[in-house]
Amino acid sequence: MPTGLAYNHWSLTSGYMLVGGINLTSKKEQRSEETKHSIIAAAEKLFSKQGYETVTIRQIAKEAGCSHTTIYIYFQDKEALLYALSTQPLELLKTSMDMLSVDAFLSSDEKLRRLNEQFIRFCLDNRSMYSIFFEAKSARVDEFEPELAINRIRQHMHHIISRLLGTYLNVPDGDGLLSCSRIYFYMLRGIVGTYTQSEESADSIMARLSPTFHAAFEALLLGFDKQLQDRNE
Amino acid sequence: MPTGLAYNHWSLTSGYMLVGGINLTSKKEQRSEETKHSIIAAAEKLFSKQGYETVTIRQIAKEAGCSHTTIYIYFQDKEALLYALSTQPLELLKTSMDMLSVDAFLSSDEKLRRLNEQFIRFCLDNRSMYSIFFEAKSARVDEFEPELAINRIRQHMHHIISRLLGTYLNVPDGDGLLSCSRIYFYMLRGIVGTYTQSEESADSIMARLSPTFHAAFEALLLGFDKQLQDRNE
Amino acid sequence: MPTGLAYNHWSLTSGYMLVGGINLTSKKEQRSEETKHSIIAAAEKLFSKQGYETVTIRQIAKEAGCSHTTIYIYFQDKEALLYALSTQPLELLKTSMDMLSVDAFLSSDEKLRRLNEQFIRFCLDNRSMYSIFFEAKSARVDEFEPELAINRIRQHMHHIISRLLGTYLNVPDGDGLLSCSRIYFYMLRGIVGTYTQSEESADSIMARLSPTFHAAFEALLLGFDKQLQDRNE
Amino acid sequence: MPTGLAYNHWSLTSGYMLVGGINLTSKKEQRSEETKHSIIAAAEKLFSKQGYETVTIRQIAKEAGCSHTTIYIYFQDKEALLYALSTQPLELLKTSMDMLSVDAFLSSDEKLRRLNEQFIRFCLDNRSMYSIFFEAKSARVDEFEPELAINRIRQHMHHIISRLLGTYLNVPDGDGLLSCSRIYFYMLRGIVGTYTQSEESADSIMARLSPTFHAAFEALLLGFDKQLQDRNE
DNA sequence: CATGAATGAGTATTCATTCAT
DNA sequence: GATGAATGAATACTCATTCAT
Repeated sequence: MPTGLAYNHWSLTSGYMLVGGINLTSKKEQRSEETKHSIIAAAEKLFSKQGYETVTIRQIAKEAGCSHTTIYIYFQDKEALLYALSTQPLELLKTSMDMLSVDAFLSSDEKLRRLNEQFIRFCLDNRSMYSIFFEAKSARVDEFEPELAINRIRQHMHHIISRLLGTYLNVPDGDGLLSCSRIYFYMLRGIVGTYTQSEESADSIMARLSPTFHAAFEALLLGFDKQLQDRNE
Repeated sequence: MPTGLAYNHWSLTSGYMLVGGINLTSKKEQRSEETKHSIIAAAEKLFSKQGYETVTIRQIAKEAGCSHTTIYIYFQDKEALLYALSTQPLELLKTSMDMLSVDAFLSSDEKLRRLNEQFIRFCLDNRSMYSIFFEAKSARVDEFEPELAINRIRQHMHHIISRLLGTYLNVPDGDGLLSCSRIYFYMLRGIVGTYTQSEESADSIMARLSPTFHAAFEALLLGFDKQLQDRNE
Repeated sequence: MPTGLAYNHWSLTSGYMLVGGINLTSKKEQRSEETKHSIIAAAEKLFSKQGYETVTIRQIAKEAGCSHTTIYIYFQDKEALLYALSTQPLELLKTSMDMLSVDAFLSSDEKLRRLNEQFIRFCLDNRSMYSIFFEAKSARVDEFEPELAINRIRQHMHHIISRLLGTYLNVPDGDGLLSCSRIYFYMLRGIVGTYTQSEESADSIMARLSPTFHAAFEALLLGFDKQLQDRNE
Repeated sequence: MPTGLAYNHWSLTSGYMLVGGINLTSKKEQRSEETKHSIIAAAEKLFSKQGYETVTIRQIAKEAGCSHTTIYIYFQDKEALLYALSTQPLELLKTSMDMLSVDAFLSSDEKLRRLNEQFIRFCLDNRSMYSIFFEAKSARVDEFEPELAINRIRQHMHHIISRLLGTYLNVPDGDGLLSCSRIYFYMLRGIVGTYTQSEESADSIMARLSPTFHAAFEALLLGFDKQLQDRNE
């Protein structure tokens, strides 16, 4: 079951360059795009592996096969690069989650199941996302506009999960539901955090462990159910 | 409420130096120990607050009230200090978990409950532990001796949890149990990861959220139970 | 009020391109000239405002409305631009001073008065000139041709002033006159140096302080006179 | 006629280290002082020659014969070095001028004469002072405390000169006097600016030109006198 | 044992300049 | 002629670490 997320954001952005099969971009522009792409790819890779702080601009440049100064042609500074990296994937994730959450043909537990998978895959595909999403690295995160992308989606996701859980468990908003969605988030974070740092490919991880992930959330849902029953008796 | 862990390991370690009331250490040695102690205490405090990377040797020295060069008398480098710092707490944690796991008067679910709490508190009290324990920071981790301490205890903990879960769920070793203990670990990691980076004090977090943490593991155990029942029917 | 200097040298230089009403320059050449002009204008503006060092090539390009690489088509490097900028104004200043000095209808003190004003205005209008004129910025000044323009005019100006002072004071060439013209130069430099770095506009400065400037030189001349009288008594 | 200023501020500061002929400083401290001194000397030399902005920390380090990082042991940053350089000499100058201005045995024109010479020598001995004193290089100058040293003394000097001129010319405070003291300052600045950038030694300059400097101010004073007489007639 | 002095390698960032088109 | 892409050298500043005492 594909998650349907276009994780490689370039496949999308490059789209406008092709009009009726005719490539309107000059060679220059194309090379420029390639360079930018390679910088993004390099940064993505390194941020994921080592974390934002410890990666140096020069490392990124080396990995991208360009001079470190070139990076500054495309991105104002290191932080801008981080946010350029994260904004689009996050928006895509959000869109995808929104679409999922309003799907009329799916039950709420099916929705949760897919949401889990989507989110896990997303984090494994964009491993630098983990620190951005969960660890809110830099000061800017709490001060400027880019933060919004992250915070907005984080809260949005909490909201969606909370709503789906409420529907599934058939409980109204309140402390009980808040607690459940918090726990649900712990699990997501625990899973993603565990594998985000491994060298294993996303595909391999999913192939090997998606039943475990599935079981994890199933257990949680069953557990929540049981807790509610016990409380009501 | 038995966290039972003596986090200040010096209170313990200094003990052996007194044998039958006779102080075997010279004054010099004592002062030396004090210096080492103050360095460790300072590093512990700062690493916990700011994280390993951002703390500087000079900061530690200042906090410890000695020259930065003195630190190199006792520890080969900054990383060695980190590991010196972590080894003992980890051993204490291990000991404590071991004692817990063999306690004849506790049920396995009570043991799990206490283990959760112990571990969470431990990580919140030693926040630099999180990255050491879960993220295996530096290359050294995979190369030198200190790694052992961490890996040993990590595996050991898996083992204990696995055993306790097996007893509690009444299932033999095997894939099912492995999956359950993995999931259990995800939850631990998710919780610890979430709060390890916050500014809130361990006490405050525990006061505010320990019921949630408790509910999380309870839900899991209930869920595991249900999954087993369903599978057997 | 005859400052009489055409600071915009392009109004003059473009003149020669029209011979007998026939435009000998092609459209291309014309556009090229325009670009060059806009670069010079931009550089002039920015150097005057911010000083040579802090202005960047890209700033100039932006101000000139062209690419930064274009600048290198017209000028070998940033310094060459500075000298290209300064040579012509300096020549104009020289010409203007020459014309003034040979004017048959003006008394020598009137000539000095106008010369002061011309020179002060010139420096305030071309503030980057100050450092070029008085401080002989770069090594190149002592190595290449452009220096000549500056040194030549500097000496020329000394010469003119010396001559005018000699006439005015009615003394022959010699140490006394040299000393007087040096002192005269100190005053010029002191005035120009004081205001060349201020943000105030040339017009505003002149409006506010030209009586002071006038008084300064008047005092000097009166003082020189008195000194000579005293010496002769 | 010695100006009485201890331009080498080290001769003063080192004073306290000798108590009754016994050198209380350890070798370490001594070497430290030497290093600091060499850094100051190097910075002084280079700032004077090239100006603050264009001198690099590494240049200073090279000139001082130490690593560039050593500079940061003694001075917080480049700017701190500039101010460390300037504060003491400025204070000494101020003290010296104050003492001069209250001297009961000197006439006001004699005071002015000595003040000129003192100030000129001071600027020639501390050539980086010129830009600090007259050009107020960095932003900090207008924002933070160090500025005070410079502004305070600048204004103080204006004040002293104004007062002495008022006494000498026998005119009350007012526009006339303001104009005169401004002009007086132009001359000071012109002289100092002219020779501050030359390679010639202060001694040589003074030997060669102090009569000219003297003549310059004498001419000004005579001129001011004459202007006042003319105005009163 | 302890320390102040000193340093080399490294950080993000900027800028004048060149190259390929 | 004109330009966007790319770069090497340089900038101030930091930090873990070593050396001499």
